[in-house]
Amino acid sequence: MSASPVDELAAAVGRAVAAVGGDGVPVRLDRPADPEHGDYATAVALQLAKPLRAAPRDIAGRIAAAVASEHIASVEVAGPGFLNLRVSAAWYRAAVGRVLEQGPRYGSGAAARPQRVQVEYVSGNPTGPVTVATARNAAYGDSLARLFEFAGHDVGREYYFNDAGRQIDLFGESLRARARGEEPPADGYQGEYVAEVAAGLGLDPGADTAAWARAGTDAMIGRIRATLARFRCSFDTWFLERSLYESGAVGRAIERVTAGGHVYEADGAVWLRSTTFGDDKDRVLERTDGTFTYVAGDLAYIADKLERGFDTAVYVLGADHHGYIGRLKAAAEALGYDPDRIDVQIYQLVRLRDGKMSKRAGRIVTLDDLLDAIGVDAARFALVQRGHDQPIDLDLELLTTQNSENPVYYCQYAHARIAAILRRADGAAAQPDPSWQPEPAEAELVKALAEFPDLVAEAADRRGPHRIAGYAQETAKAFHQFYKQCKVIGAEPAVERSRLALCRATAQVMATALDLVGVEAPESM
RNA sequence: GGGGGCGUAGCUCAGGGGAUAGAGCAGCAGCCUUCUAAGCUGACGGUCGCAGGUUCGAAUCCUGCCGCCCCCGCCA
Repeated sequence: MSASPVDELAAAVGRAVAAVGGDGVPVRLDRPADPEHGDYATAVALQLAKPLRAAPRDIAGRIAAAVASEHIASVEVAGPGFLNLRVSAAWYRAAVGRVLEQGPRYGSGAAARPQRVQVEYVSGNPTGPVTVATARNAAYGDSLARLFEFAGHDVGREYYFNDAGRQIDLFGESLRARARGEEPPADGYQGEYVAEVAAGLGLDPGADTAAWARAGTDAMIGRIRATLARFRCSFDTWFLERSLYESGAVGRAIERVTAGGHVYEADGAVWLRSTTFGDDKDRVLERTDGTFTYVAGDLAYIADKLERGFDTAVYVLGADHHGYIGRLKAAAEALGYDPDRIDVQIYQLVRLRDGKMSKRAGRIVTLDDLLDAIGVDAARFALVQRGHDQPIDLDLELLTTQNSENPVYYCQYAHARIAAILRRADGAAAQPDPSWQPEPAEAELVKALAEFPDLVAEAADRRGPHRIAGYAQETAKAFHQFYKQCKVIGAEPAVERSRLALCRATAQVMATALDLVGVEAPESM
């Protein structure tokens, strides 16, 4: 995909920089806060002062004199040596035209090196419904996958069900107890949904707990898939931990690390010497009683993923799983893989107004509850609009009672307003008119649209889909301001054509941005 | 004790080497005979946790300290 409109400006400045001896120094353009500082500004002359051993203002003056582009109307030197650019009407026209030409592809293809990337996300135990706490994983992980795909990577989305281990036995015991009208074990599952699931299975209460567990997890998996589909999270593959044992993959993985000399026996158990690869401590693979640990499953799972041909395996995990990073990377390395192929993204936990949530405690606030209350769009936006490194406080009451003030509606409203304008217009202009001289509000909107490709690239690079949400808000704001200041229908014909083209371009970019965070762009509200 | 994340406006949070630090919400003053007022305009609001360091320049990078959250199992 070609460079963004802003990249082309930077390239023009870059040629001037090279001409004054600063070859190879990247030119980064910023949008100055102060309009007096032009449309775009760069501090490249300040950075060149040392290597060129010259005064920044002198260098800036030489660069300014060397800049030549029909898209740059003026260049001036300011302050300690900043270069402030003003762009031409031709640039604004070209920027809008580019959006309309590329349509839904505008902003895509940012990946310098397209890869096969797997994003594994949500991945909970199939012993209870998806909670609001897990919802952040779903919203973040799905948006990240969309972002990777849009950037040009070949993405596989996977859910890993931990359907092996003691929690499954406990779930079976809890289900059977409820079916018999008894209380579940003290360390079992207490939630109300347990009785409901048990009643829906139609199993004989006398059946053994393994049968209950199997039927119960199958039922829960169905529910989880339905909830996630409702939340617009798509998965290509649903992976069962159980299958790693049934296929013998766990045994083969352990043989492999054993052959590599990374396994030893101690205290009657089999250990992985993961400390060799930077882990905090060695990990038990096979317990004294001969059963395998979760780590053994991880080991086999990593081998399975990477052997499927993914260059990178992304894990989306909550902050409480921080300790996983070292373990997973060590496991990959013990198997003989480059640990950099394991990309663990940790998101900070969602804190709710009335305390933490736990499946076993029974105080469940499910994702479905949240969706019933505020809808998919508001929920996805609320969960993805903050950086994943940032702990967020969710005030559910505020979200449910003040949903009209949720920023997501602000963005959607911009799209719906444009749709209303386009419905009233006779035919949509394919391009701005050559005579178009954008007014300030129009110019701001175009600059917002021009920024999109670079923003997508940065968001993908930093694994930060929240940047897209913030961008959607900024662009919506630029549109609402334009809308108040510039009449579209009924303006002079050339101006009307130009503004209709700008409206269409804005609608396109808003729709793309909202889609990247899993939010719909409505035609009317 | 060890490790990780965070500390920015009254609240929730962007920004992560560039010029006078931003947005939303809350609160104040205005704007609907005009393409959707779920909107717009203006004013108010700051010791970017504290102290050092790096340099032309630090909210941003480094070190130390303080505070909050999470993790440190032959659970998964």
